[in-house]
Amino acid sequence: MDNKLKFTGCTISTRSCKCFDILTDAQRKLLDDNSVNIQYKKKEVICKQGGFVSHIMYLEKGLAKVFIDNGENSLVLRISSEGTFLGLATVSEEHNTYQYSAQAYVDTEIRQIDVTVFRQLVNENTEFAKAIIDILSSNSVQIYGRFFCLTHKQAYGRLADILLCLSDRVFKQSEFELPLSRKDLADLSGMSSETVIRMLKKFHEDALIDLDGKNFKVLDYSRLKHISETG
Amino acid sequence: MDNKLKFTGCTISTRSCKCFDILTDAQRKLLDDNSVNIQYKKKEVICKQGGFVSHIMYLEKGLAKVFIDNGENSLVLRISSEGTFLGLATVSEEHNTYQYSAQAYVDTEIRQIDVTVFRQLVNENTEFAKAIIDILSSNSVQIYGRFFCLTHKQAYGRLADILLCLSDRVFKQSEFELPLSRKDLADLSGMSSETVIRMLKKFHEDALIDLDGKNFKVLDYSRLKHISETG
DNA sequence: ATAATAAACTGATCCAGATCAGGTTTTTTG
DNA sequence: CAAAAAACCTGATCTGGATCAGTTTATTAT
Repeated sequence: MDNKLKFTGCTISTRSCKCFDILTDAQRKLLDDNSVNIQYKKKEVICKQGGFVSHIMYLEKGLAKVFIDNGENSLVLRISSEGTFLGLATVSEEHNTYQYSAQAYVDTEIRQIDVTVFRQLVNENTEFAKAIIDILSSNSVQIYGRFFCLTHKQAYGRLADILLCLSDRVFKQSEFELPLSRKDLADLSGMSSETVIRMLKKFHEDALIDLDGKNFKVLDYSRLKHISETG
Repeated sequence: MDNKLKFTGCTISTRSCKCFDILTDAQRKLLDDNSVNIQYKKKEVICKQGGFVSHIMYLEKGLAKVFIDNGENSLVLRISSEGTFLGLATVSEEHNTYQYSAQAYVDTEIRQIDVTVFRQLVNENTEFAKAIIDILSSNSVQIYGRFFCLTHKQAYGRLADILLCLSDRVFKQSEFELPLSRKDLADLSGMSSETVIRMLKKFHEDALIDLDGKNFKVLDYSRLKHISETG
C-alpha cells in the first residue's frame, strides 16, 4: 500500500452539490422564490473580495476563477465549475464580506440565493447543514493539495498538474479547446506567462501534449502524470 | 478606506471555540462521557496524515503544528493552540482519514472526542452545527491568507509575518521564549533553515528584534510590520 | 477592412534563495 | 560527565525561474 498521499495543484473539486435534493419541497420552493439567475459574460467580475455579501452564489453553468489579490499579485484559489458554490463562507454569520473575488473564464450563469434564507435553511434542516459542512471540508482538503503543490513543486510539475486537472476534471476529455490564456495558466500555476510559454513548448517538443493555438490535447498521459508527481 | 486586504502568513486562528457552551447539559455530559484527555510530550506525533480517524481532537493545552507531507517536503498548514480542533474535517462522513499530520511543539494535552458522538451532536443541535461551520469557514479564510503569503511574498516578508504571528497571537507578548527551532521557523515560512538564520541575523543587526538563543523579543514592531506587508 | 489592442512568443540577463560543505555550540543520552 | 547527536551558524557556489526588452501573431473595435 502506498501511504504517501499525492498532492496536486488541481483547482477544481469533483464533488457536485446534491445539497438541494435534501431540502423538503417547501424549503426548495422558499429557496427558489428567493433566488435569481444572472448571466455573466466572459471576463466579467462576479464578485469582489472585500465587498458586502448579500447573496450566496451557485454556479449553474460556465467556468470561473476564484482568487484573492493584494493589488499587485493575485492567487487563484480554485476554479469554480458547474454545481459549486461561491461565497459559501458567508453561511457563517461572522463573514459578511467576500473573502475572494470571482471572474468568469467563459459565459457563466450564476444563481444568487438570498443569504438570510440560506442561513435559515441551515438552521431548519440538519441534513442540509451537514451537506454544507461536507462542502466546506472538501474545499479545505482541496486547497491543502493546491497549497502544497504551489509551494513545493517545481514549475514543470505545477504546469503538468494544471493541464491534467483541466483535462481530467474540468473538460473531462483529453482533447479540448482551451478557454484560458497563457497568462491564465500562469496565474493558475503560479509562474510568469513567459515561463508557461517556454514550458508548453517543451512539453510539445517532448510529445507530451499537442497545442495549436487554443486546441489542446494530452498525448502522453502517464509521462505528464509522472512529471506532475515528481516535480 | 483601504479596501486592499492584507494577507499574512499567520498560522494561527485567534478564534477560540465557544461551541461547547452551546450544548445542553445532557449533550455536554454525553460528550464528556465519550472523551478522554491525553498528554503528549514535545515532538510527539499526535496524528498521522492518511491514518483512520476514530476521534476528533481538541487541543486543551500546549502547541502543535498541523502539516502535510509527501515524504520529502512538508508544509505547515497552521499552528494549533489552546481551544482549537484537530481533524475537524472528519465531522464530514466523507473524510474518515486524517487529512494532515500533527506534532507537538511543546508538551500538549489533547482531548479525544468520539467521532460518532460528535457527529450525533452536530445532527441534534443546529446551533452546534452552525458553530462548526463557523470554525471551518474561519480555517479556510485563514489558510487563504497563509497561501497567499507563502506564494507571493519574499522571504523577509514571510519571516516577519511568522515572527509577528508568534508575538501577537501565539504568545501574546513582545518578549517570549521561542519553543521553535530555526528549522521549525524555516518550515513555517517556507524556506531553508540557513536562510532563516541569515535573515534573523539581519533583523537583529537592524535592531528589529532581539534574539539570544531562545530568548526572543520584538524591538521595532512597526518596521517589522512594514516588512511583513511589503516584503 | 483596417487600425488598435491584446496575446503569444523569443532571447538575454539577473537574482533571491537553495544547496553544499564545512565548523561550532548546545542538547540529549548512556 | 563524557560522548553522541542535534541544532546553529558561516561562506561559497549554483540555479530555477523572474524580469526585461523586444517581435510577431491574434483579437477586438471602428
